[in-house]
Amino acid sequence: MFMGQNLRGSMIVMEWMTEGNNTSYHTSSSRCESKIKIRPADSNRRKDVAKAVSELDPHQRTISTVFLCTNFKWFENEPAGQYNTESLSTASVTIQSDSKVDVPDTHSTSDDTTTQDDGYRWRKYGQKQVKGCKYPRSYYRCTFPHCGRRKYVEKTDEGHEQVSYKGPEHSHTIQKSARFNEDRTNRQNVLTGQDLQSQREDGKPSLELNTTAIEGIITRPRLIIQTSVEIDDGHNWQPLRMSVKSFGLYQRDFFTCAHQGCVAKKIVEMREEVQKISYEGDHTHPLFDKKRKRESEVAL
DNA sequence: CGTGTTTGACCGGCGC
DNA sequence: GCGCCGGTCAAACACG
Repeated sequence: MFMGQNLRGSMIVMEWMTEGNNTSYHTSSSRCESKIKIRPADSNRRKDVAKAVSELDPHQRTISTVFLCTNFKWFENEPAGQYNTESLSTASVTIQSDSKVDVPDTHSTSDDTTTQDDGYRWRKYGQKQVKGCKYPRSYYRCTFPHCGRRKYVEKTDEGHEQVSYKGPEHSHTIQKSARFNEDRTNRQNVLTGQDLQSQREDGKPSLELNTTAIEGIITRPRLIIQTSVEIDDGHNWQPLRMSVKSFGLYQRDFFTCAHQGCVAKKIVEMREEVQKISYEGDHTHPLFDKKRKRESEVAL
């Protein structure tokens, strides 16, 4: 399972809000956006979740794992179950899809139905009808001074957006684009919503997403997940043998991405039955397919 | 007025 | 050399 700040890859995140007697479910992923209206709030939420899942786009219905977040603990394959409705009203369900995306290999790619805002600011400098493609290809360049990063966006015949990047890596951290900011505000970013913040202030911190402002430039958020289940984030992690240490009452394990040149890091803290996983840095390569023991076509 | 998009022209690489 | 094609440029335009 991977939960990036913009929910890329095959992740589907579903959240719900209770307004009066109505509960609305909102699913979002890099592949689709859909809203599902469900019955009054006093109904059985297990059925609601099951119904919502069944109403997902067929493409997304190849669900392998359902993660339920309630009171900010993650439970696997337990939609709504034994939890009272109050605790669920601010929770999120995260569904991991088995679906894979075929993406032509470029330096790095992703697949989208809506253009993913990756946090960088891009300026469109051209559009071209490419032979054999139904839709034109759009050309973007990073607006940061002297950054040579480029982005090419084109729609596949199926209507999915395909993004590829070219040129040197960004020579800077993420710029806080207006749209990025707007999206984050509107969607509350699922993982960084007001609910999470208020819960944190209630003294139940267990899922955090930090952003750090440096001279007006926003770095990528660090994702911290607290979970009682084993989570496969789709990457091949290599333990840092010398870094496994005990910090007081809990153990902290350090991992680096096994992919050569990738700087992504993972820190796992074990506290009793619950592990706290922190992710830092971005992967510069596709997901690691453990079944095939190689990297898959799906990029993050 | 600043910022971003559109779009036709232009350029360079490649195959024949 | 020529034509094709993908990528880039830049003037015109749109928008807040």
